[in-house]
Amino acid sequence: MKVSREQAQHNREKVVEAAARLFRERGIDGVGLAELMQSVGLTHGGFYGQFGSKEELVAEACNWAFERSVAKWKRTAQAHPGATAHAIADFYLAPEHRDRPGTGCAAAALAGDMAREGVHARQAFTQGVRDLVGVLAEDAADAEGRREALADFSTLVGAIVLARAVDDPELADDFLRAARERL
Amino acid sequence: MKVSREQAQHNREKVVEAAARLFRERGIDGVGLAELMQSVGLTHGGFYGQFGSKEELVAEACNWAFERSVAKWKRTAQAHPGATAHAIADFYLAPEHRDRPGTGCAAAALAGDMAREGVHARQAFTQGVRDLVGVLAEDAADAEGRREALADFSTLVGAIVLARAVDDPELADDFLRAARERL
DNA sequence: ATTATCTATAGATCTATAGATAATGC
DNA sequence: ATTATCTATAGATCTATAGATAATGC
Repeated sequence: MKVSREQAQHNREKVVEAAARLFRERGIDGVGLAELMQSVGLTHGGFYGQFGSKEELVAEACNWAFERSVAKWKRTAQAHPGATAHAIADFYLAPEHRDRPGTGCAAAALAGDMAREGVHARQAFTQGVRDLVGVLAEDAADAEGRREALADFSTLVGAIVLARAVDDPELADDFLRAARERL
Repeated sequence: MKVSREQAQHNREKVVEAAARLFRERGIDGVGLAELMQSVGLTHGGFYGQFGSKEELVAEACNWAFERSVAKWKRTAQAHPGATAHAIADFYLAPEHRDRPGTGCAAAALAGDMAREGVHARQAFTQGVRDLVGVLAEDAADAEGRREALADFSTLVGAIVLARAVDDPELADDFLRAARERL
């Protein structure tokens, strides 16, 4: 039953990774710890050997998901200097992103849930949002550049959240297209 | 125990009204039927005499909340012809709206939950979104006017959703201000 | 000896249903 | 007689904990 420390650490990371995907796909309340642990081949009793509570895992999964997004956004920013927002919008506002929340932006997938989470999870979420906005602002030191980044970020998140929520694929596409043209 | 038909109808409306508030405040999964019924002075067993399922109530509460928003948006549009988006942004992106989701925009409060709801609830949500976008478009018959309305709506919803999700009141205010300046 | 994981369970939810009750509406 | 609402409960969750087990790490 027991495994090596190395394997235990690996298992822990797999739990965080699975949580990051499942929470984004089905919401935080939509994923039980039993199912989560089973998805990585463990039993639910083992959860509390690795994490203090579900909320602690939410915070870790949040960090994990945002780190990936931030890395992708930074690569995009470096590849398109001066046109960062436009380049990010190209993949962010795509139907593929809308249809795959599990591997997509945590800000869009979890914002609704976060308003009702505990302080640890919200702090992790807030830091992730800050980091993404920072990439959008492209090291702009002026207040105007930051305001533009905040407004751009609102448009990105709003469009994808609405595109996922509405029942009509055409209306969903319209939201993505309209937001892309604005950016 | 039994009440008049008139009173029963009145009770039903009170349930829908309470649901519209509680779902927006705490999320759909965050409100149990027992607590909901208790909040209007009834017991949970009586719920199924009035509604076929929780999802049916979600759809009705959605309609109820959107109708109120649409009426408010239309009044604003009539009072500010030619500057509708700006006038709506003035109250929509205010801290009071951010801090009172229970009486605020259903699109912003429920978008995250809606992606995982059943077809009836999502159809009600989609119609509400359509109606609000229609007010923003100000009877614009051209495609460009509708695209502007869709992008404006994305910015409005994204800003308020993010302002509610982040843990830092200053960052939350910044989102509201940045989006207001854009509109 | 330590510990990562297991099985089992406590206690608190949740939605939905069954059958009883008592007041309305005929 | 009808029916709006009640009490009670079924059955399925959920998070968290207790104690057992068996392999690692000393």
